[in-house]
Amino acid sequence: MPRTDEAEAFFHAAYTAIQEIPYGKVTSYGHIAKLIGTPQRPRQVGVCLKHLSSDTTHNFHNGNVPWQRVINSKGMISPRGHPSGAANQARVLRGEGVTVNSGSLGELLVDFSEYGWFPRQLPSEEAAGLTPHIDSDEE
DNA sequence: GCTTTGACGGGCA
DNA sequence: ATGCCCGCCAAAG
Repeated sequence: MPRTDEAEAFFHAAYTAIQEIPYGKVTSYGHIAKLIGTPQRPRQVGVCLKHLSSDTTHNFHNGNVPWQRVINSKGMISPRGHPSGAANQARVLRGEGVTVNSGSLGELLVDFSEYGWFPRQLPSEEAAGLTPHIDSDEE
């Protein structure tokens, strides 16, 4: 878990954003970063997912956060050192009906035009009114 | 505690 | 179109 309070807030925001990704859809680390207001830290989003554990006592865990729906901007499942991880992610995505194409080197690609989920903002943010809307004199 | 790594991304050569 | 480089910053070594 994060050490600093700031990091913890980031983790929380990232996990929450990822939970908004609909079943059978995918988005990129970069987009999640943008959604939570830190467009310059897509890597940190990856760090958050890396830290997801199977410990269901924790507020966020891999059964709670659809980690598999987050891929890189090229539309491919990021290889993390050990290939089995990406292979597993591909398997889970296929289980959601997502077509994952195999590249020459075994890279797993997803077609954003088909499965991409890139809303301007999170539905939860709109609902929470976190996004300021024009309500009287300002524009 | 300091250095290197890394589930990224965009820009430039 | 491919590939290298740099920025970011928490974790791991």
